[in-house]
Amino acid sequence: MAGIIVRKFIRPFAVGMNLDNFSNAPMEDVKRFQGRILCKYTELNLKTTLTGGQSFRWKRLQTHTPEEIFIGVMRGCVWTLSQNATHLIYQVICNKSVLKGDFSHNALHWERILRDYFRLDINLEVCYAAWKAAHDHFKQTASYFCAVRVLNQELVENLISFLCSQNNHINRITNLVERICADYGKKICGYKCGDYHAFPELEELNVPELEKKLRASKFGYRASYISKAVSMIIEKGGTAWLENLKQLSYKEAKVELMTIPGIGPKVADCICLMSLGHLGAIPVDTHIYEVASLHYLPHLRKTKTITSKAYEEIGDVFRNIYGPFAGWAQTVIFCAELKRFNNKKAGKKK
DNA sequence: GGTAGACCTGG
DNA sequence: CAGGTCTAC
Repeated sequence: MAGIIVRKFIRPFAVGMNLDNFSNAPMEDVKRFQGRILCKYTELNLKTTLTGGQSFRWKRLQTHTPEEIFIGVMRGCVWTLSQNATHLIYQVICNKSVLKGDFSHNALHWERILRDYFRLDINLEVCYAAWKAAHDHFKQTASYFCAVRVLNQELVENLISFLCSQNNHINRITNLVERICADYGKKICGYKCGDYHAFPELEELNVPELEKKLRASKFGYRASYISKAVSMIIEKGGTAWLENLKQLSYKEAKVELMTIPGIGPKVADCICLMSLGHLGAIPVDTHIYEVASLHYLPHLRKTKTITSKAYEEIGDVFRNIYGPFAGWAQTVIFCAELKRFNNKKAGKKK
């Protein structure tokens, strides 16, 4: 029965979440639900999945217990998530004005959102077994990074977030995303000293002198990408145009995305993988390039930079080895490599 | 077609 | 230098 972790303290619901902590909004406009859905540790590693650099909106909640609770904003609501051996445990706080009146939901509704967000219809244990058999590198290193899932994220949020990601650390990306939400998104509720905001919709970002404002907020050269991207998407048809990308093939969607300023092959693949459901998309960044040149395509070792030819080659190799869910395998490999990388850095400091 | 350099900011 | 992209040779 390998993989099953026995915990001493199994709680039915997340602790540390006191409703009193949520204030700053008229009570009749804010509702809270809580519940749990069946989900084993082997199907979901909450920590790595939420804070491994896919989404920049989740934080570990500080509690007095060893239990890990994460808080974040997803689908316009504030969520707290934790897990035990058998269940994913949630609390959701929603705001009437943010959800635009669509406000009378039952547990089934919230469960459906969670299942969709974590794509729980995909059986990870089966995937891991196949990936281990497919390549020794996965078996030797990545397979120890258990149950990392690819989140199904909102399009606009994902697109803007990864425009911020270039040449940046996860920490600063998180700060920038937080900033854009606080400045342009609707407030959902307050929590202790901070407020939680939904990610702004496209129209909410369509303000005069957006670039100037973002530069003032320390977005650096990404400010012009974001502002140009927002205007261009609106010009092309806005949210409807974006949503329509879901109807296209992977290649077609990627080409369309890359017409937007600031979106190159890597960011386009992030969007394809995490928001368009193209689960074979392989975002090739510096870390994946490093892994690829070491374990998959040795001839890449002689060149330092990622050429577009090498980029294509790496994606194809991963898809050949890992199949239609290659993007998922890539994410596991990425998380393992990121950890290795950070450990190496920490070691150097001493 | 392929490769340097610039680009904002913060640690 | 950091989960890149764009521009100019």
